[in-house]
Amino acid sequence: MLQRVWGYDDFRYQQRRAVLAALHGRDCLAILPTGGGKSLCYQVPALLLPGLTLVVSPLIALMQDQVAALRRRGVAAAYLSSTQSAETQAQVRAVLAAGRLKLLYVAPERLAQLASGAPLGISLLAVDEAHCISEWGHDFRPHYRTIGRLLGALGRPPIIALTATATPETRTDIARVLHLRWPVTITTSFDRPNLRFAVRPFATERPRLEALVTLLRATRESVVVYLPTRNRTDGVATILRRWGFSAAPYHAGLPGNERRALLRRFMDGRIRIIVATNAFGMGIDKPDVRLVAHLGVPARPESYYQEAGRAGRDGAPARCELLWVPGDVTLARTLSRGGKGAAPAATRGFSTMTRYLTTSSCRRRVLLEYLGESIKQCGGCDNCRPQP
DNA sequence: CGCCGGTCGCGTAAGCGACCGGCGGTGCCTTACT
Repeated sequence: MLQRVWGYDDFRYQQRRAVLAALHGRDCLAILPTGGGKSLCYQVPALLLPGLTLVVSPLIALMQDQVAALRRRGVAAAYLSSTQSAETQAQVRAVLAAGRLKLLYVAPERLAQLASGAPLGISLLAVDEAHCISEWGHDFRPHYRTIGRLLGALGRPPIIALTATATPETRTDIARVLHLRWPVTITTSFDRPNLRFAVRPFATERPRLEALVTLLRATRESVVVYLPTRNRTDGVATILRRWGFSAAPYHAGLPGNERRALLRRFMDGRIRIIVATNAFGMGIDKPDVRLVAHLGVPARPESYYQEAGRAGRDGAPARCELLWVPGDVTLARTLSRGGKGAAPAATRGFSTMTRYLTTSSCRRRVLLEYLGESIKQCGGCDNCRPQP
């Protein structure tokens, strides 16, 4: 199967364990790095099992990419989303009802609707990007926390939950919300030895921007600059362009077609520097990002690690720089407390984040210990090995 | 923290500054109106 459909000779990492768990009807929680072949863990069983594999995915863009890739390989896959015309949705439902689909991708918001219809003969439920249950489920996308209640109506198939980043608390939370039963748990190291972590404090905005410009001049390849608000992405992108850099702002306030065009131009190198809010990220896998610079403090270490981790996907050395001013910390505290129903781990997250800023010991260790991993040796950070 | 938008007062027409309160960042899904 693997050879015929995907052209691979063997599984990588712990994919094999995840595939076997699904085939044996076991629940599974798989924590695999980006690029570690997460999707194969449910796509291979989907083709071997009878019936349908239902995939819960957070973004329509991800569903489209996955479905397109599967169809190129001749797999009967489809997605349902609000971007489709009524006709297209009806077509998908017809193929689904006829039992001719192997994989169906949907957003969690659509699950209740599917669960209330005719039985679908689901033999596997895959929850992709399962950290969304903890990170988005509390206030932003509450349907993520209702998946467990719908399992009965979906026929309680075996479940596989997949993510690249999850603290021990998040893993427990995922297992609880999805009602996982004695799940096969697969964990791999989060450590990315080719990433060099550094933090630089500034008293005011002006020297911080000058430091950013110095960093950008020292880099020839692609760069992501993260900022906490949409407004500031516009401002910083404008300033950088005035300095002669190829830079563009990216945030969720831009029209969808413009965002897609920006992404294409960043991916093929026509834009070198993307200046973004946290809207930029999930599903983007550009191998040659050499620098991820934060001008501001993310509310939680896992957000920071996800964002910074978009550097150096190709395995070559890359830098993660956090440039902060005192005001960032107060803002991060305010935002991490959140309004009603904020994520429970917010306090530990914020305090670890401030420790990351101010520690004089290994920064990599601070991040990885928060994620539940102890490391023997630092692959490089500004405290363990000074910057050249 | 720092920005933005709404309201108030001024003082008689239209618009400006001062002040206050709320929010900042992620995306699915509706469904009734233009």
